[in-house]
Amino acid sequence: MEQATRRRRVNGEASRAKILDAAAEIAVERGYDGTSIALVSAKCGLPASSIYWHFRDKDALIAAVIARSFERWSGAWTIPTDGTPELRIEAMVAQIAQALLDSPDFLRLGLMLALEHRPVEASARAMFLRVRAEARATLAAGFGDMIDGLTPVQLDQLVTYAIAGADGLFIANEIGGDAVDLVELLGIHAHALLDLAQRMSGARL
Amino acid sequence: MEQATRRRRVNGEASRAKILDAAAEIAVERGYDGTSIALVSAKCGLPASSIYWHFRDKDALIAAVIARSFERWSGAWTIPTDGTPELRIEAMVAQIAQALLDSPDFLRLGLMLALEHRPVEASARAMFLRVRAEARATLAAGFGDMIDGLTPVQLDQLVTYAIAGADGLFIANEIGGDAVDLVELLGIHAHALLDLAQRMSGARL
Amino acid sequence: MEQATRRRRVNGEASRAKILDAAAEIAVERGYDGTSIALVSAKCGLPASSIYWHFRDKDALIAAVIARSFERWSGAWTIPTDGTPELRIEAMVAQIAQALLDSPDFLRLGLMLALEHRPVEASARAMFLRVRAEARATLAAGFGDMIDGLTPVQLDQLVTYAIAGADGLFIANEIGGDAVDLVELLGIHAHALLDLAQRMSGARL
Amino acid sequence: MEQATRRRRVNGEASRAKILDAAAEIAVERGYDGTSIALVSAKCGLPASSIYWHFRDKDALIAAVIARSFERWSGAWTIPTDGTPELRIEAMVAQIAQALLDSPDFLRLGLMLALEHRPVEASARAMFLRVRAEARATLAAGFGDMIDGLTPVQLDQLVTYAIAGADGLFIANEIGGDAVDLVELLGIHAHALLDLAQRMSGARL
DNA sequence: TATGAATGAGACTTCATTCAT
DNA sequence: AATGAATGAAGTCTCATTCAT
Repeated sequence: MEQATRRRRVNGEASRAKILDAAAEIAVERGYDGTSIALVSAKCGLPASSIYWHFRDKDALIAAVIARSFERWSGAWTIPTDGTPELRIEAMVAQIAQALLDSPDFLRLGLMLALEHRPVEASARAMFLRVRAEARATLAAGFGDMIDGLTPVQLDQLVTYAIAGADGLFIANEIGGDAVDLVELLGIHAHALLDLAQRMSGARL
Repeated sequence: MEQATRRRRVNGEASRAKILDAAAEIAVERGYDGTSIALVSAKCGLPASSIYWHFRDKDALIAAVIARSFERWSGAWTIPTDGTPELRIEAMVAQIAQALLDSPDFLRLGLMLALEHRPVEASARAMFLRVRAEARATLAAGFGDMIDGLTPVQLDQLVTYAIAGADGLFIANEIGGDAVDLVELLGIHAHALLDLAQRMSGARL
Repeated sequence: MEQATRRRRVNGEASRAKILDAAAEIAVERGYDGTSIALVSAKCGLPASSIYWHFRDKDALIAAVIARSFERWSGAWTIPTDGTPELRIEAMVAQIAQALLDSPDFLRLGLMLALEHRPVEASARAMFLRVRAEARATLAAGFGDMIDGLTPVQLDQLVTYAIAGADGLFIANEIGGDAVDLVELLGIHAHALLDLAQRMSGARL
Repeated sequence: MEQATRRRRVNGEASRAKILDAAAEIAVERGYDGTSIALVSAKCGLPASSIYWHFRDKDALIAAVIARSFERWSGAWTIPTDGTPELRIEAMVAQIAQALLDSPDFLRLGLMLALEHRPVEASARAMFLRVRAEARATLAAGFGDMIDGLTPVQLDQLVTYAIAGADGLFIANEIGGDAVDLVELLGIHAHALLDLAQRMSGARL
């Protein structure tokens, strides 16, 4: 009996994972609206009604896809604590770049959603904005730790510019494919961030 | 008689413009799939079937929206020909930033489409990639003109980084709203581009 | 002025013929409902509104297609007046078979329409029934002339069976293509008709 | 519990049957294109979307109508095994005629489709051609069994002529209504087939 | 822990036709 | 003798979702 329950639970989680995999694959290819439940059902082999057993609605499904991809990404890098600011920023950006190549789904999907201004599809978009804010806070803490003498406004601008570069280069890589070397270009971006930070704190002095 | 003929012809073009206006407004808000013909029809006042007189299908309509917005944007700035590279780049980026604030549709819509990788449904996405390539060529010519001693590969990287920053900051502005000053941040980006260009050509010497 | 008028009339008839050609080609391929005005317009190169200048509506257009094809067919054979009944029937059927291979449109289209039981599409279906009745009368006169001693009921049955064989073999030829030799099979049918006629008149004696 | 399950399953099949009944009734009256899903929906009481649960698309629905009607028809007659060839052929044709009066749908619909030569839209037309080939094979076996000394080519021609007569008389009955006695005329056709078979095998000796 | 069947709304698109010029 | 533009109705089909089992 206990065995059966455990088996059941395990099967349930396996089904959930199959659904998430299928949804991620489709959503990344076709966007939020292009991801129909029927398509996900066909790809994962479970009937549409089973998808609704695991997820409240389509919105929650996409939100879960984003959350899972973000967790993988954010678990794949940490803020370096040793070395000069130059080395630490470079190391951090290199880690982030690699994590982005390994878990790009949340960003690809999230940017699509972020560019729309709809009131609907609340939870998927909200999920992206939440994880983005989380990443932003992590970055701000890291930069504040590495570089001294920045006002909050300056720090904010620095983080905004840092993320913008990452977003833009991520898009360039998505569009341009292998012709765009994401790691190298993010390295260039790391350099620009350092320059900017120094100019900022220098201007302050 | 001639007047009447002209009136007729003008009416056709006026209808076309009304449809494009409505489609642009909706597509920017809701994306490609969120833009239904029924919504466009309701907003422009013409029946759905009339939209199909002017445009082959929905895809062609969105492509036309992108093309028109891009033409407005690219007609709103030129590459400066006088002054030091510093001043010229700053002036150019300032123009581009303003044009982007005035005609953002093609970029907003285009980025949504570019992030999707659908196998079929070409023309709207293809249109964006085409105009993007055109803008890229214009920029490359401008940078090549302003800065000496760059290899083609370096020029390419410089342009990629320039556009990535613009895309990323555009997105930051879309998400963050007025909290993000697009013109100021693109000014910072212009500075980074100059530094990068100098580092590149210096490395060459 | 007269020249212009004549030219115009000539052009008008040329347009009419182009429309009929296009409509025939499409209708034979796709049937009544499958023949859209837009398709005809695309094939003949004239705008849809021009088709309505030449024909009252779609129904009248299809009726005209049937009428033209029937006129070609019925003008391509005559009832033989010399020889034994055997030879005359054989000669007649051979002519009819050849005419059917040359002008099959009215029969193909007509049979499609005849098999439907709709109240609508009045004139095209009515046109086929009219020309079919005309052909039936011609045949009945021919048979009555060739074979003596048939009651009206017998003559009617003979004609019905004759036409049924022609229809069925025509269909067999349409479906089976070159594997079915229409002329040879209609020759067999001619033989069967003779046998039947003799049995009928013999039974009467 | 089992009852309930069975009930559920039965309900699905009952719905399927209701849809098929409605579609058959409409398709026979109005042809392939005249059979709109909305019409079928209205007649069977299920919403249009439910029709798509049971059938892939309209084409598959019509194909199923044809298949079901053909099965009824072909299950309603057998090839007689006793008696002289004359009696056997007459008995067989009489059975076939009666079955045709009882289950005429597949032939009426099929002939409409067979007369069209559309490039695409395969499955309904393909279904008719398939069942027609099946009927043809059954007939050929029957004739081969009843009549000795026919070459394969002769047998083929005999079957083609037999089917053509049936098709043509079926059409005559459809057009002419009660004025045409299908059973009597098919009896005449049976006679013609016997004559032809004897002429063929005699020619061979 | 699932799933077969159903459903109303709405998607894109084409239809035959009209009308002013 | 012709046509550019428009139009309401209807076409096929997919949508996200629900519910009884």
